[in-house]
This record gives sequence, structure tokens and C-alpha cells, in this order.
Amino acid sequence: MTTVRTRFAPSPTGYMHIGGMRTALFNWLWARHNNGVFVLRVDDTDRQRNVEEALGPILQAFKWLNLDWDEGPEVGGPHGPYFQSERGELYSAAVEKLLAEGKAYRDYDTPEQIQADREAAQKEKRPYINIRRSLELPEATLKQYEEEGRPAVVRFLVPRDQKVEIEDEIRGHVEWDASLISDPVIQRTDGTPLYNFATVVDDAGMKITHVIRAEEHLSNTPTQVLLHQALGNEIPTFAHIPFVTAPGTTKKLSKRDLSKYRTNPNFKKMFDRADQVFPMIGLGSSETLNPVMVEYYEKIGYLPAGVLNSLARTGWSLDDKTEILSLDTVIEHFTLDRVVKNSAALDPDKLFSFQSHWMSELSLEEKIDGCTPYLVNAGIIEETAENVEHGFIGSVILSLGDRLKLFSDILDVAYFFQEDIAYSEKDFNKRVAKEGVPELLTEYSVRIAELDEFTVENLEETLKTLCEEKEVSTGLLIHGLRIAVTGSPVGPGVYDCLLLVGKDKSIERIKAAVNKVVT
RNA sequence: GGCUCGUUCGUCUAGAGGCCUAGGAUCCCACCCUUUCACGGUGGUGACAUGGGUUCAAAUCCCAUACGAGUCACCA
Repeated sequence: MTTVRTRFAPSPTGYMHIGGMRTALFNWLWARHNNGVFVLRVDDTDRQRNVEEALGPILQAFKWLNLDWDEGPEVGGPHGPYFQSERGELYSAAVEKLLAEGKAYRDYDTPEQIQADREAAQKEKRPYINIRRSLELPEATLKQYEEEGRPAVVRFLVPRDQKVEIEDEIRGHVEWDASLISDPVIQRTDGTPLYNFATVVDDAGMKITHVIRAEEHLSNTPTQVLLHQALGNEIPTFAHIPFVTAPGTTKKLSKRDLSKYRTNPNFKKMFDRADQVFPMIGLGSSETLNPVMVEYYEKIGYLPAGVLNSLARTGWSLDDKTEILSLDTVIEHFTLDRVVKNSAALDPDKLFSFQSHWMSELSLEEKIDGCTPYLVNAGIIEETAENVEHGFIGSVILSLGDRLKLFSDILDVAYFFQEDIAYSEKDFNKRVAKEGVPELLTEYSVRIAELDEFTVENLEETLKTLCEEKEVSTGLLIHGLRIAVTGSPVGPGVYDCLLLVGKDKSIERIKAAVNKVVT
């Protein structure tokens, strides 16, 4: 049996698209499931300046998600180079071969002429197919043109008398009429290859057995099949997976529609969170990192397991009930026949729910390691104070329990780490600046000051006794106390909060809150 | 417009002729737990695009229609 070889061929755009990541994942999964090889190839055929810089975030996305590649940038391999910009000779050789065999031809038509042809076709409402004028030129003229180096593109001569058929692993039988296909340009005037051609040469050269790519490439397939045939290549198996759409829409998720996503109710929370968190840790805002980019999820504190689980489940399922999937489980069960045919929307809610689950699986140590950088980068704790803070951060995380969904959520309880707290005005007025509450708070602070042991049990006991004596509901004090000590209406249990803030500081904050009411 | 693909709860999906008065998850709602929030528990709303066939029987097969989408470059 031949080894399964899959590939993902990103072009260096400076960021990794979350939808593209899903395509990459499926390729990776299929390779791993079959103990095959996953190849990363860089599609930098056109004018990229800083390939290195633009490729960085893409490789980083793979590294973050722990999707390793067997051949490609940084690791090399036997079928390199893995940058298309370095494979020029291979493409030229393939072009020469087709030219020599009469399967391709030099086309001397100018872009203006082509454009005119196209417009004419449109005007007459007939499908456009390129006119093979250069093929009609007399031999002598052709020779002359070639000798004088007249600019020409090379077109592949489509055999228009046949059908092209494939058995797509996901879509099944698909066929096209080759008579409707224009002769594709395979080499530009400047000698560089075009995508459709480079892909074919590279897939064959890299011995790719399964071309798993998004459905939008389906219409490129007949041309590529024809090209493979002309080159005498073995034709790879195709699997066109549905593309990922924007939440709540049926349109392909695209960076171009970002401004629309901002107001998309399904997406809004993600943008809002970005605008809240990124400025604090010096990473800009949702303008610089947004949910279309994989980097967004990394930097806002998602877990690879959460993102991976979500990606694997959009367009693929294991059975009728399993939702929580580790990467290993997915590798074990991943098959192409369980990929759905219709496009699937990225679902932020579901992603978030997977994230919650995987976060809850983490050990305390892992959570501390994940959260600490946020506190440091936001300037809330000193990086040097690591040892001292470490245990305290752990206590905070412990008190947070399941409330911690993203690592960046630790920033929501900055009041445990900072001297000054910011009151939520609305809640302060509602729960502290209320008849009888300031007096209660003052009395409570006096009593806890006398406590020998500052523990949850004692704090609770004290509070209940006080409320009983004053004949008020415990809720009255509890709510006011929470706001007074943390400034926020939500968070860990109120006694935990008291403990974490500490005896002295708690009393101090209660006093400050009461004063604020009086003045 | 041509070509191609697709259409099951709001969303992600299960479903390969009888197991389907359509299952799970998520979201949402209610209740319980908790005098916060979150977790957890219980329950609820909610879908086979439409029309024709084929068949004893169709979400499942066939055909049409509608709708949606992708693609039609010297982009990738």
C-alpha cells in the first residue's frame, strides 16, 4: 500500500485564517489517521516581499495547535524545495515538456484583446472560451515571434473533445464538459507559473495522494485533472470539503467582511472581548486581532484543545452523540466519508462550550501557567515576584472554579491583585448606597476585625449572627459586602473574596465604601 | 449569465427505505441548587425547502421547481 500523503499550501498572508486552519486540520488528520505524511508547502508564487515575516503567524498557528508537519519549511524533506518561489525550474521544465509535446502553446494575444473577446462574449450572452488565434498563425510567423522574443503567455491546450470525471471522496461523482473550459494560462509573460499549474506540478512532485481542500477549489479541478493527464501524472484522490461560513450566514468566512462581523450578534461577543482584553495586554484591539485569525484565539486565552475540538466538529462528526473529542480520538476515528457535504458556520457559542470543557480538565498548575502571563502583561503583577505570587494566583484560580473559561478571564478579577478597585457605579448605588447597608457594613467590619481566625466559616458565622440580630436578610449584607470589597457584582463566593483580599484590606475597603456613601 | 455544489431544530450535526410520532450537542426559556455570577441537575420550545413520482413503506431512491453558495484572471 502506498503511503498517504496530504498537503496544505498556505500563501504567506501574514495571518492564519481560521477556516483555512480547518482545511489544514482535515489534511493533517487524514495523514495521521493513516500513518501518512503531512506536507506544508508555501504558495509564494506571486510578489511576496517578506515571505518570512508573512509566514511566521501561519507556522505559529500550527505550532500552537500542535499540528506538526513532516515535510516543509524549517524541517525540509525529500521532495523540496517547499517554497514555490524556489521551484521555478521545475515549473519551467514542465512547461517545456508540454510545449514540446504540443500540449501547450504560446499565446501572443494581448491582455486587451482577451478582454475584448470576453466582453464580446458577454454581450452576445454566450459563455466565454478563449479564442486560439495564436494557433492559427503560420509556422513562419510563430518562429519569427519566438526569435524576436515577443511576449507571450503559455496556455495549456485543453482537449475539448472529452469529459473530465472524478470520484470525489466527499461529493461523489462529478463531471465536466471539457469543451466548456478555456485554455488556462500556465505561464505568465515573465515566465512565472500560475497557481493551477504550480499546484499540479507540486502535488505530483511531492507525491500527494489525497488533495483535501475547500469546496471553492472544485471548479479548478477539471483543469488540474487535465493537466495531470497531460503531464503523465498519477491523478490524486480529491476530497472537496465544505467551506466554513460566517456565523449566522451562508457565506464563506472572509476577512473582507470583517466590518459586517463586528455587528453580527453571534460574533459580537468575541469582538467585544478583544476590545476589552487586547488593549490591557498591549496587543492592540479587535482591529489587530480578530476572530477570523487563529492568533486571536491564542492571544485571548483559548486552549488548543477547545479550538481543535470545535474545528473538527464543524463539517465532521464521529457519530450521533459524541461531541467532546480529544485530538487523539479524532485521529483515531477521522475518515473522509464522515465529512458532511454542506457548508458549516463557525459557531462561537459551541466553540466556547468546548473551551469550557477543556479548561475544566486542566490542572491548577496549568491554569496558573496560562493565566500568569495575562497578569504580567497587563502590569497587574510583577514578573519578578513569581514565587510570592504563584501561590496566590493559584488561590484566586481555585476560588474562580469554573468561572475561568479563557485564560484572560483572570483579568476580570484584577481587584484581588490591585490596591485600588473600581466600583461598578450602578451596582454600588443599588447594593451599598442603600438604607441600612452602610451601618451594617460598618458593624460587620468591626466584628471581623476582632476575629482570631479569618476563615470562611467564621466570616459566614459572623455575618449570619449579625443579620439575625438586626433582623435583616443575609442577602442585604452579602450583596453590599461583595460590592464594597471587590467593586463587582459577580465573582467567587463572597467569603472567598474576603479571604483573598485579606483581613486588613477588606476592612479598609469596607470603610472606604461606607465613606463614599456618606460623602 | 455559464458551469459546479448544496438544502434535517436558530446553530453544529445523527440519519445509507421500515429502528424516526426524527436522536444528540449548543443556544434560548423555566424550575431546582446557590441570597452574586459560574458550575451542576431537571424539564421545555424547536427541523426533514416545495411539488411530483417509485414503493406495502421515503428524511433516506428518481425527477422537477425554489432557494442558497462557490467559481468563471497573465489571484491564490
